Amino acid sequence: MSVNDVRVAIDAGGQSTKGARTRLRILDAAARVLREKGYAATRLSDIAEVAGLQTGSLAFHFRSKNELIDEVLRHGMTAGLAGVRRSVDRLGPDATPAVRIEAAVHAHLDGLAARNDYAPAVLRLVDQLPADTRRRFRPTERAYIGYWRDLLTAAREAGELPADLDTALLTRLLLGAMNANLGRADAGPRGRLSTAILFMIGLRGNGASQE
Amino acid sequence: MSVNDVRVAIDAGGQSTKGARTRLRILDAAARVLREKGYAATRLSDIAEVAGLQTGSLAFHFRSKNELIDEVLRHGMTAGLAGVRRSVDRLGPDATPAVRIEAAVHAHLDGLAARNDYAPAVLRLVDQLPADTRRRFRPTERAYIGYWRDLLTAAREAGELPADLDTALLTRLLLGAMNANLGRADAGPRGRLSTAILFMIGLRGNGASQE
DNA sequence: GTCTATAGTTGGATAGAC
DNA sequence: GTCTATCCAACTATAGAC
Repeated sequence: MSVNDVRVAIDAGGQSTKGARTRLRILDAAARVLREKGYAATRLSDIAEVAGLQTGSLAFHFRSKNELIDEVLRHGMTAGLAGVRRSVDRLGPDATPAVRIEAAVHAHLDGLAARNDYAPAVLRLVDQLPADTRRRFRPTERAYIGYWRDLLTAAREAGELPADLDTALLTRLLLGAMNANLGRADAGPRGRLSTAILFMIGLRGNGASQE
Repeated sequence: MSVNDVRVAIDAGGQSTKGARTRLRILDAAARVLREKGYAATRLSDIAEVAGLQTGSLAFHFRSKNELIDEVLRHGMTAGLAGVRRSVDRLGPDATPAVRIEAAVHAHLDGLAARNDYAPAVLRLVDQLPADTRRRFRPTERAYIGYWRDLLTAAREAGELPADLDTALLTRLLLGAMNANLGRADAGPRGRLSTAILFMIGLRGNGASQE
């Protein structure tokens, strides 16, 4: 259920050679350090230490620091969208748009929870990336945003949200509100946070505490 | 009205010696570069270039890179709170809490507008700062958040927001939603964005477009 | 595959002329 | 006050032993 669970599926091949396992250990270490320190403040030596290797040894698995960070980003974004999509799909085809959104909100907040590293790392890194890296990941970012906008649009078309709603705008506000809880997704009862979020976007049919 | 207007008031003394003016030019240049590139990617040489000086000359005005950045942060945060507070105070003592919040939202979004540099720079930098710098600015950050929470609490006590509202939580979500518009505060009609924001926090008495 | 050791860069700090 | 020139620390990348 956690974002990290898809890790193996993403790793090319999925063999468990020693090299492949070390590679994953390095990626996990990188995600953790990047999440804690941010892009520039992360030294290869920090990552190596967490992974239990010497700094120079990283080069055997990743050509450069940027290549390693790229991999963390790619992994985090792909896993994030996959996690949300999985939660929504699990509901089956008969679920109403509002229920789908609720599931998506839960999944997104879960991805931001303290125990995960990849999604928080991605979120922290986006605004710190060199321009070219940032550009390379724009499409993936847009795909994520687009998925949410489609959820909202479907709700609007089902009459669960106002007909004149600007779904692009509300998507941005919604993601902004959710991401403001980075590192706190576990603080306080889960239900309260997601209830507040759903309330904010106008879905207050489920007994929202504010109405 | 813009955040930058308080600059002179903040500069110690307010004299207009040549040195003081150059100092301000450097600060403005720093805010602009920091806003565009972020913390670590900003080189002193970039700032110097924008300010029209040689890199070495910066040292005469600021002891170190960190001191310069500190000043930009201090300036940005102080001016940001001052701008919001001013907009609210201008309403006079008879304004209802809801109207005050509306004014605050306008002021906050205005601070994030494309033409300003300090507030966007601050916003981009907070998550990139070295731990000690970050710690030093926590109190100022809390003061800003606290001001907003007080606004929401007053509205709750006036019966304009639900009595069981968690104002701390909603403050976080509100700021998150607003800040997600960094660099876009001018995109589209101002009214639409702030209307959506006010709607989200449950203030929809003013003819919000979604109701 | 992983280690140690080193080469190469980058960029902030500093000194001293003008 | 501002410039040029230099120093120095930090960190990535690379080479070669084991």
